[in-house]
Amino acid sequence: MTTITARERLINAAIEAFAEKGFAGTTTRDIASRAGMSPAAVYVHHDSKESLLFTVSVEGHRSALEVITNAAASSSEPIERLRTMVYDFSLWHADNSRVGRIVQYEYHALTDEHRAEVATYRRSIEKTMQDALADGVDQGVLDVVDVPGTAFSLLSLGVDLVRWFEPGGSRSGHELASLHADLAVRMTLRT
Amino acid sequence: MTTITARERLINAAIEAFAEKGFAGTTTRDIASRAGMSPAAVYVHHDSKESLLFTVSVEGHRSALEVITNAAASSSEPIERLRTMVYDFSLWHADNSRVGRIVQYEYHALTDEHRAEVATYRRSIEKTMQDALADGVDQGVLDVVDVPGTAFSLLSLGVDLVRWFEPGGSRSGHELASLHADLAVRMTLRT
DNA sequence: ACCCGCCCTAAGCGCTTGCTTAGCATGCAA
DNA sequence: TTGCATGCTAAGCAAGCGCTTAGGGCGGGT
Repeated sequence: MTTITARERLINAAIEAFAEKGFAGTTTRDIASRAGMSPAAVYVHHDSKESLLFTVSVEGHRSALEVITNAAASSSEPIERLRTMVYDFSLWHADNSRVGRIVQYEYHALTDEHRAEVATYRRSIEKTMQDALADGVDQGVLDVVDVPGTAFSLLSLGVDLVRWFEPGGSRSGHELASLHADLAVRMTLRT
Repeated sequence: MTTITARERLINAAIEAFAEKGFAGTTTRDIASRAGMSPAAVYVHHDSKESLLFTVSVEGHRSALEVITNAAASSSEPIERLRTMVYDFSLWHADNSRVGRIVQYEYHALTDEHRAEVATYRRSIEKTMQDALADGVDQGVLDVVDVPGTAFSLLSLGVDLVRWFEPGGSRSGHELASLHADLAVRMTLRT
């Protein structure tokens, strides 16, 4: 049996609130009441509103990086690997659209130090995709003129899901991930 | 000689502020001081902070719709037309990244009535892209399995630019628009 | 019975928020 | 000179903000 601590309840409340109203639009009183606590309880378990955001952002970045890293290691065959990377990255953004929205849209609300720390995760994600494309070109399977630009565009497909995706909508995360994976192959396959 | 009215100066100040700090993170005092006026001056020319956002959002949506509509009418040859549509739509988002950020990320901050009004522009943009793909399929030039999903993905490439694009960065808007146009053709061309 | 340590809250502090009110300066018509 | 509309500001109001302080309630060890 897993016990959810008060600290974790506050983090989950912050995820809901930040995703719904943005960091600046969320009050600490809102977070506390979503967690069923008084306003002061926030400060028993967390240093500040911004440190709550940082906690959510770091864990979100770490999780997304883990997903794409595992996908990159799943195969050395360029097409199958690319398909898995795009599929898993897009699916992650659909399955975690609230955390993803905070990761992407509240990045600027972090302090300079915290933003710099989180930026290392972002560079790793981009590099993982670039390396997969470059290796596919080296193997003679893919044809990619602009590797950094194409890598960024493939990631954009997944990232942009968090702008509008809602669970229970007309399209499932798996459908969208599958579409993105198909498009990714067409964008890069040597003909 | 064009004269910039006080009302327009406030709108330009609001664009800067909303793009930089978000709607909730912007104060009316900040808008006023960027326009070189006292806090009360905002309310001489505009009803409320939200009505300023609505003004910016409507004009931004209208402009983006105009760009993609003109591009759709520029040719009846599917490939050339698709290339122009994706190019112009992405270039608009690069050239207007601050307004674009407000259009995309502050959509939820509008009142229900204002959001509904702006939603009609969004549907028109999506429909314009879908119609262009469907016509290309009918003409036997394009091969698109999922027309709505692919249309959305093509628009996502442009929209996602506003998340990170800054004028004067390492890549110009034209370079990125050109990349997106190339990728769009590869995604949809019949082989 | 007693006390300690852990969680939590009631109350509130100093400040900022969106917006209003009352009034002043300027320019133009008569 | 007078009258008046226009375009702006100084001052401030009620409400809400992030965060702090002081202390209450309660379970477990002795």
